[in-house]
Amino acid sequence: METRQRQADRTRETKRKLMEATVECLVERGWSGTTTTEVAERAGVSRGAQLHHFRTRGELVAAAVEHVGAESVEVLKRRAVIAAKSTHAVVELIADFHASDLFTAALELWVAARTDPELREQVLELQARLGREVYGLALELLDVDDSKPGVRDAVQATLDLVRGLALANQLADDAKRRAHVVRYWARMLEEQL
Amino acid sequence: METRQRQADRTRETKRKLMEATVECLVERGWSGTTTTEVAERAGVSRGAQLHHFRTRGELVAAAVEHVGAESVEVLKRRAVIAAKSTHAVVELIADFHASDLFTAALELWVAARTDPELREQVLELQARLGREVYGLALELLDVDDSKPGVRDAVQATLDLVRGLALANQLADDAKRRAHVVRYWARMLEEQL
DNA sequence: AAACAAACAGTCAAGACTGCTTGTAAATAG
DNA sequence: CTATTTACAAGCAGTCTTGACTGTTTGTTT
Repeated sequence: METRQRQADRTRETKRKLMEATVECLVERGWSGTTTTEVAERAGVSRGAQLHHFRTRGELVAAAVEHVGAESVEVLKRRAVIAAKSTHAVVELIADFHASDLFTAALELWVAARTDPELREQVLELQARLGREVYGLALELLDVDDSKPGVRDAVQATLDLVRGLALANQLADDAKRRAHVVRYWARMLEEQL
Repeated sequence: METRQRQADRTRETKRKLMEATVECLVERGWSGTTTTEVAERAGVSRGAQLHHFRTRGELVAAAVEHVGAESVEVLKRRAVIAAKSTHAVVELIADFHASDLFTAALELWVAARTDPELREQVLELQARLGREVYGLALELLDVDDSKPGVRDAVQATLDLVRGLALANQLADDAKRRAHVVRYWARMLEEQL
């Protein structure tokens, strides 16, 4: 049982390295720059080993998508624990989260998935799951109730807003403007909820 | 003098066909699917002719960026003329505009530009110009004044929001939810301005 | 009309990327 | 302890893409 574990661990570790290298590559080089060769090199894994674990590029990326998703949720939850409880702090937390590398990787996937049928399914499913999770977390953090009319729209609009802000932050550093809009939005939201 | 014009027209027409094919290809196949060969075929232009007008892929895409930009502004202005004047109608107009193919093409460029230094410059400049234009148009349509405090933030938040909504609309049809959020925000905005 | 320039067509070589195949060492089963 | 399976390494073949090169047609100037 001990020995069997060793091989399983080795597999898991190799896969993890490959998936993380994929995400890293996505952030640094973008979708088309994320080649199997490049990923293998970054992961410190031979092409053969890579192909052994992920037979196609699609399979590798799909796995990386899952990886991103799981990691995203975990990171957000971890940050939420230590967040201050003012509306502004919560909105800021969510906005900053969407301005991270994780969002950048997700955006690359998102855009690539639009024209790649294989990916599309994967990403749609992931998005639905992740979206629900973030929505629920936002409700919790803002300490509001879904059932009250208007709350749903307000929270959804907030999430759409931060995504828009994150988009604007991709090419140039937009932190200052973002902070401004976040402050404005938090005020609006506070008197709404 | 007439004949000279004819050749100039031919050049302009060929270039236009190539640029429009590029945008079309961007929407249908995405960034990495937009190859020079594919574009030439779609435009009904030979590889030689294409290469004559745009020496590199980068040059072609840069030109297409300009094309998208100019067309975007024009389309938005044209639509604005016939728009109803309620806050809701204006927000809807801007939101719908961002849900169009033009935005999709721009998004592909936007994301690709993040990891492509050559493109990055082009797109940054375009974005600045286009952003200002849309901002000004929004002010005009909403019939509000920039100088009044709060207005600037409100309009910027609106634009960020519609970009976020547009993003969500890329993979799946999100029109229904979008309409809902738009209505909500229009109400909020109205009492703000 | 002759010389020159521009627009365009078609082909080709170099490089890159993906996935397949062959070879080796380690791990697990019997 | 042997047989078999699994993890991994390395190289290779096919395809795709880009940009260069050569030749032809069309337009312009003098």
